[in-house]
Amino acid sequence: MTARDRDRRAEILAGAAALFAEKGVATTTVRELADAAGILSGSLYHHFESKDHIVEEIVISYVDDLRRGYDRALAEEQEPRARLVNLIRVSLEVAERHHGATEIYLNELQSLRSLPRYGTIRRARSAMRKAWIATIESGIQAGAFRSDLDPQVVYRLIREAVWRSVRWYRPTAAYPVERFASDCASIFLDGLTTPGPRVS
Amino acid sequence: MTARDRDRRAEILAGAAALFAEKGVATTTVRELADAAGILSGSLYHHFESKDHIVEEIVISYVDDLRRGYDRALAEEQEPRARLVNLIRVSLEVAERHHGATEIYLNELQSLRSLPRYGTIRRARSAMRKAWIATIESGIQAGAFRSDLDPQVVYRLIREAVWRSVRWYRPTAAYPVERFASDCASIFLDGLTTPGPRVS
DNA sequence: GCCAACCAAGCAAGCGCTAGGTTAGGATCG
DNA sequence: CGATCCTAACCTAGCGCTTGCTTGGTTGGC
Repeated sequence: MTARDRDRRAEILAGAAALFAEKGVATTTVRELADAAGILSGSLYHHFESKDHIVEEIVISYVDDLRRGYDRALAEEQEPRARLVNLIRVSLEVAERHHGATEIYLNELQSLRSLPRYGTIRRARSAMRKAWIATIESGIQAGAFRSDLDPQVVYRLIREAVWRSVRWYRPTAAYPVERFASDCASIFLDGLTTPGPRVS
Repeated sequence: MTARDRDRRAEILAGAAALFAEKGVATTTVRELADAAGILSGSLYHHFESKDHIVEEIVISYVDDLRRGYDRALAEEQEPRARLVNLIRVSLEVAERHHGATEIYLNELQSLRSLPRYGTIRRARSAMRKAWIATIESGIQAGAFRSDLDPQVVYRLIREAVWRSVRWYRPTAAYPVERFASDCASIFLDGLTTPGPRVS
């Protein structure tokens, strides 16, 4: 595989990810993928086995990146609150690098089950879930987080709110990803209510 | 239109909503819709003009119901915190009544734009957005909610977290929708951090 | 006997994918 | 160093299938 070949593949994948994210995988045709790459549909099959293999490559590269980010985030931090902030920040950063893949993963996880290498996706998904749940549970045990809420419920609410932000949030100079991440973390950790004098 | 006819239509719509939610609109065929209703695909066209009209009817009945619920929720309550709780509760209750439609609306809002009566959907969507934003902004002005967060960001985070819960939450006797709604509200209003002595 | 509800059959368009031919550019060799 | 060959990259053309939808005919309850 030459450098030129790798570039071409990456180019096709980038265009495909954007199209899949915009119109959905099923409704995007191989002819549209080829158009985006400036070739004819048949020529796609010189680079990829099938349309499904293109989808697969996009999604797996995303979940692998995300899983590695979570591992690093948890390794360099022990304190529950800081860990949660890190998980949110990494989720947003990786979503930024894999913008199209994130939408595909969010919208069409169901249909990905039929892919040949779905096991890889499932394992990464499970590992990421564990990272969130472990962080929340250890926070509860350490007394930092409330114990009256189901960790599963908390995890799912945070995950959906954060990941789905790819639909409406894009980093800008005025509102960079670091500040958005800390805002998200602050809402979930401190709440929307005005901080005032409290007696426990 | 006889009562029997209305029943048959409702039956077809219910089956279609479930299928569309499960597999996506584009990947669900009219033959599958007909199978679910126990008839042949051609017979669908006695009840509906087209596949698109079926989708449209499902989604519009959902957003109309939701918009009416929001109007009622805001009319019977003035206090910002209670208003926010009401909006969350209504969203979950209507999502329960229109389970399939909620998923369609969440997953495929983009593709709904090509529908003939999309204007109706857009107007309802805009009215609902206003209900959320007005509630959050009035809470900030009344001093009940923090003023350091963008109301748009708060709105979108809450909306996504709450609406997407149709993917994983179903009401049970052990965890009814009222308690789930109050848990959601509590996370967003009070935060995950242990309530402790605070000095303003 | 009428008409709402359904069936039987199939059409045109679009789908993913394939087979075989063309081209350009680097490697090989006398 | 020019001729020859090879191969990656692409094109041309179209196959087999599924799709949403249509048409004309059938049926059974009022």
